[in-house]
Amino acid sequence: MSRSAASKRVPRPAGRPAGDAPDLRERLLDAALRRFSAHGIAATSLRAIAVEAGVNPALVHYYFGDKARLQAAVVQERVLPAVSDLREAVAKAADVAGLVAAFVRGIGDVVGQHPWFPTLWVREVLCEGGALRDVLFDHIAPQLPQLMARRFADAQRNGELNPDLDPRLVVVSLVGLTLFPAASAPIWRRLFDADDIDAKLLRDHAIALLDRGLGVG
Amino acid sequence: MSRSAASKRVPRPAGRPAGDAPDLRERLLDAALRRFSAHGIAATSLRAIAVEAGVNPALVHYYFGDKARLQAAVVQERVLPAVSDLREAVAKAADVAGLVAAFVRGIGDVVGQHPWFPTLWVREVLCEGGALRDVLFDHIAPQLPQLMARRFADAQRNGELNPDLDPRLVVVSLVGLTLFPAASAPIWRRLFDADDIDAKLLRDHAIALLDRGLGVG
Amino acid sequence: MSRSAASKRVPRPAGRPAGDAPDLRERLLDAALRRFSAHGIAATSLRAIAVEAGVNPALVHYYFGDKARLQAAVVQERVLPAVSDLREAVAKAADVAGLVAAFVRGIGDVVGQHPWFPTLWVREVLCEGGALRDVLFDHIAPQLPQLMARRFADAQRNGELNPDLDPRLVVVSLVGLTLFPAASAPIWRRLFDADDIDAKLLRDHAIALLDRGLGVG
Amino acid sequence: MSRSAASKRVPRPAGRPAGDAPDLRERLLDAALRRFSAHGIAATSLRAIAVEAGVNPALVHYYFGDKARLQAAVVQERVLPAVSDLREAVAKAADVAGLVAAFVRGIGDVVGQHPWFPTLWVREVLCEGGALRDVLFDHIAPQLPQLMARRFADAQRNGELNPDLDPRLVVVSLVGLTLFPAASAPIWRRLFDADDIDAKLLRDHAIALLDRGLGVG
DNA sequence: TATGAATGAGTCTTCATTCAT
DNA sequence: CATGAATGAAGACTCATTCAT
Repeated sequence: MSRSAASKRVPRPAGRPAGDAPDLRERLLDAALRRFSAHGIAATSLRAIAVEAGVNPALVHYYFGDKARLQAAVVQERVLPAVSDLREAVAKAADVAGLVAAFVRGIGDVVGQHPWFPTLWVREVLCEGGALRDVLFDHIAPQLPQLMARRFADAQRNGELNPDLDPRLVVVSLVGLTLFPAASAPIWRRLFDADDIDAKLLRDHAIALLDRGLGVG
Repeated sequence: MSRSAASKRVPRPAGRPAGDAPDLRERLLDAALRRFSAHGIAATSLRAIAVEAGVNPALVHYYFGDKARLQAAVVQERVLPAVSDLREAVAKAADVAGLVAAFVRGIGDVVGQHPWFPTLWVREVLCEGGALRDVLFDHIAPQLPQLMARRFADAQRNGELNPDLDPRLVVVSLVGLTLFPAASAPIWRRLFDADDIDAKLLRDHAIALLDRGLGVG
Repeated sequence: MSRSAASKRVPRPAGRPAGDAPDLRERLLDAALRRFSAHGIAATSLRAIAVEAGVNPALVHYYFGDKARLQAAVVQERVLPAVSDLREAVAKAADVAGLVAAFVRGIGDVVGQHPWFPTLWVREVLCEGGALRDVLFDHIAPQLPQLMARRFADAQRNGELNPDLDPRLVVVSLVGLTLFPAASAPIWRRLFDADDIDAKLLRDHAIALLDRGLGVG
Repeated sequence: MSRSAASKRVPRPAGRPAGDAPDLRERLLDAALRRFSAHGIAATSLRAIAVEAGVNPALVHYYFGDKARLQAAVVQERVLPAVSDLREAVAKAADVAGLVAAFVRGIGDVVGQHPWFPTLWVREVLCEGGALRDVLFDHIAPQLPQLMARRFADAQRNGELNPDLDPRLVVVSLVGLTLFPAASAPIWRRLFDADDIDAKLLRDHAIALLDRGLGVG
């Protein structure tokens, strides 16, 4: 699939003064994210991104040089910043309920601001064989999921968490009740004729289920 | 020049005596499923499937005629049968707890028997832009997810289900706590160094979380 | 997997200054015509055209996008212009003898300027199953052959044409005595060792035969 | 196009008793001729012939071994016999008028019995690059066309033929007024809405035109 | 005698990538 | 900065051909 990512100059039109019209590079990243999210990274050709952005296919090369480097740019400049907001929100949380609430709201915020995020993350990071799998291990791992798992483990020792649960799986469950529903929203919206379910309802549902489900009762 | 659009024969080496070595068609379907699951349908070339099965790429055409028809065969002969087991298990359930247990166990069984299932389903059916999205609407929809949603709605009216939850989202949550964890298992196993978490533990965790989370308590 | 059926751009290197080397697009059309004429359209692969033009097979796609569109370009930019010269010559003719002479000379001129024309026309337009059959009906029909048939019919009513002849078949006969001999020239030249028969002799023969043959005597 | 015609056994199901149902070999030749005539030899795959005959593609190989040898069989067993009838008819003719009449009628008979003949002959023998071009030189040449040309030359010396004509081109003209109209009949029938023109009318037209056209007047 | 299975080569087409301008 | 031109590699698919049965 991916060609050899030989070293090469990556022209950076850096000199733009702030306040300029959104530059081409940004538009290309936006276009790439829309296609990556809607069709999957593997199924997205550079040509398709160029068409989406309304530019010449060679331009994508000119800016990013390579599909691999375009992906890297997308990750660095779009995906990781989106995750970092979430991380900050979660880091502040004190107890289990706060952590859950922070995560659920945090995901809600990320999804609200970056509609491409949930599908991209679920398909390309969390599913086996995803193109961005390494992002999780290389950039996110210890700071977010493992931090959360430790928090839940601590809480469980303190009797704040249902002892029948596995703290690590609680993290997985959180994702399965927030990011996964967001990623599959177009499907279940159509399936259940559920256009009435908005972000708030989704959030409340997750919190309601989790608050009881995790609690020591 | 003129391509005769004659109807394609789908050679079915039907006459094989039972007990024979697994026939080539089956091996091709297996190979296709492995690649589809591990790399995504869009990223899987017929060549890759052929190599995986140890045969000539033209043979895939000989058996299935077409990438679209190969996909259709995979769906008809592998994916739908896997789902139908689940449907039967769920149909028998009486109350909410029974339904939840049946679904969780059913998913567990499917995953146990068909390791390719969760990743394939999450990526290609549930995520937007998946290649098998239509399978859900064309073959599964009313019988499984909508049946379950109705059951939960009934249960909620009878006071058996937390009134803060949305019955439709409960279905989504069930998937998010069973199929999604299974699909992302390789990731979180590596992330949390969690090779100790086996199918049973996973199931118990899901049931523990759901039993409390859904209950009117 | 998903083929974006985006409209194909047809790169037209229009900005070339006049007097430049014949541009590549023209060279490709020339190469296509040579192969189409010499081997038949159905037997001509894009690869063969590319080789004939001394370029990469993918370039043919770059310029024409498609075998069908290459064919269409050949028709629009080469075949129809060739026919239109003939049409103009014929339109000016006054009486039967003039019409015959104009047609015979017209065909002679077309063949002289476009050596590929007769074989291509006979094989791909006039023979059943030819690849360009529709060209006749879509672009030529009423203006040339049917016009001529009407002229002959009128002449016959005026006693200028042998009443034993069918005006429509006279048109066919004209083609059979001009274009067909030109298309089969390589064969009968070799067969009869007839390199001495040049365009002029051919024309005079046809006119001699027709002038008497059509005349009312 | 044509592969190497390496030597190979050609199984001949020779033992069939006369009076049997038309044997498979004959049906295959028929099917081949229909496709060859309707779509051109180059555009006809063995698969298409097999489909046309309602048999397995491998069977065509079994009987003829090779596309080249299938072609050879078609020529030997179908095309040459058709021409030989014509040759005999022509050989008997005495004077110019008799020769012309015999040829015109002979072609008419051949076309009547073998509808595939004219298109096949015009496209594959007479047009440059035709697949059967060599047949003319290898099997027909001296006995039919050159014989006719000699006869016309003799006649011209005797004052029986318009001295402005070329005897060799008279042969070409004969073909252009008989076989060519027959080969292009589907086209001009549709073009001129000429379903009323039958074989007899066609023949009479050709003879009328030729008798006057060739005459010394 | 006949055929299903299997394959290598070839065709059309798309894609990522390079280069000159 | 940006793009049109050009190409090699790969993908889907077809075809002639072989072989075991």
